[in-house]
Amino acid sequence: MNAQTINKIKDLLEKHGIQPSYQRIKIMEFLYKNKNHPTIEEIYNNLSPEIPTLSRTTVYNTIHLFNQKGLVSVICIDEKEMHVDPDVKPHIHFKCIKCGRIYDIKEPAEVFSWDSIDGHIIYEKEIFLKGICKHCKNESI
Amino acid sequence: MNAQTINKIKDLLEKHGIQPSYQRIKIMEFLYKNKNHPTIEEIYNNLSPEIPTLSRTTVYNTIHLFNQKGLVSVICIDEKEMHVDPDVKPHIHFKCIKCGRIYDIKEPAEVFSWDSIDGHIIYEKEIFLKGICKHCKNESI
DNA sequence: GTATCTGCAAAACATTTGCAATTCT
DNA sequence: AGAATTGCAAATGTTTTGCAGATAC
Repeated sequence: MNAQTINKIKDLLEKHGIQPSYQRIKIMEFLYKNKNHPTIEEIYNNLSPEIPTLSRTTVYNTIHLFNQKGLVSVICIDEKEMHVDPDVKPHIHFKCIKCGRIYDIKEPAEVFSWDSIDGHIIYEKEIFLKGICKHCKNESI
Repeated sequence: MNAQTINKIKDLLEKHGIQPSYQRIKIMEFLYKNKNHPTIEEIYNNLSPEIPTLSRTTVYNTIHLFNQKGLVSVICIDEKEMHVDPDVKPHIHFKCIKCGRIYDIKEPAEVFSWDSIDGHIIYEKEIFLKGICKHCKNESI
């Protein structure tokens, strides 16, 4: 991994008022390299070999901080585990019920343009689709 | 509660291949009287006085069975607890981040008419909105 | 009389919390 | 030195599982 990437991430964090600690930089770097909506466990398992002292607590802390500062969004698409998405622009998520993969869908949805409905003020919008993805469809028996 | 209601629920359960046990009838009755997306805990707490032997396990078992048979849908709108919705027709949910209430939104969404996207087959569609509801908005300081 | 349903107790599991040790500036 | 960050260990809270007793057909 090159120094230029690290510096870009450092700048990004500082611009959002986040102290760029080693752990935070590595976690953000991992998110940008793995846009497959990893879970906390996946982030932890992947970075553990390189950062042997890393704890799950730090991953949780860091993701909460990133989420709070608007750097990532946390998606709770059923199941029990939360997934981390470095793309904070509103978009549709499709989850395959066979392989578990989560896909980003670029298709626009009018819901994303609403800022209120029935008198309620809208701050967050999520569209979750579930089914069989194009890969699993073709692998069927 | 009248015998007519019980019979309607019995018929409904039997029509879906579900043995109409006392617990199942009471849980379904509760769901039809309380359309506010109750949690397992709320169902359990409300029925416990009337059915002292009721266990959380039975509520879980029953809701999973109902869900499997298409009688209710289970919604996981962030947080940790699941909510039960006796309305299985696709519709938008709005959750107030202040009071926690979940509202059904009647507004149509084009997403609900899709049955595939980007080559993926869609079986389930969920739209979750979050913000401040019209009641909390007016109660603000 | 056999299959199904119920419910207790324990397990599983993701996430949070308290706090002490470490690391930055 | 002082403030922020890290990470261990324990707690929390929801859901699941194993199994024995009760109930229904």
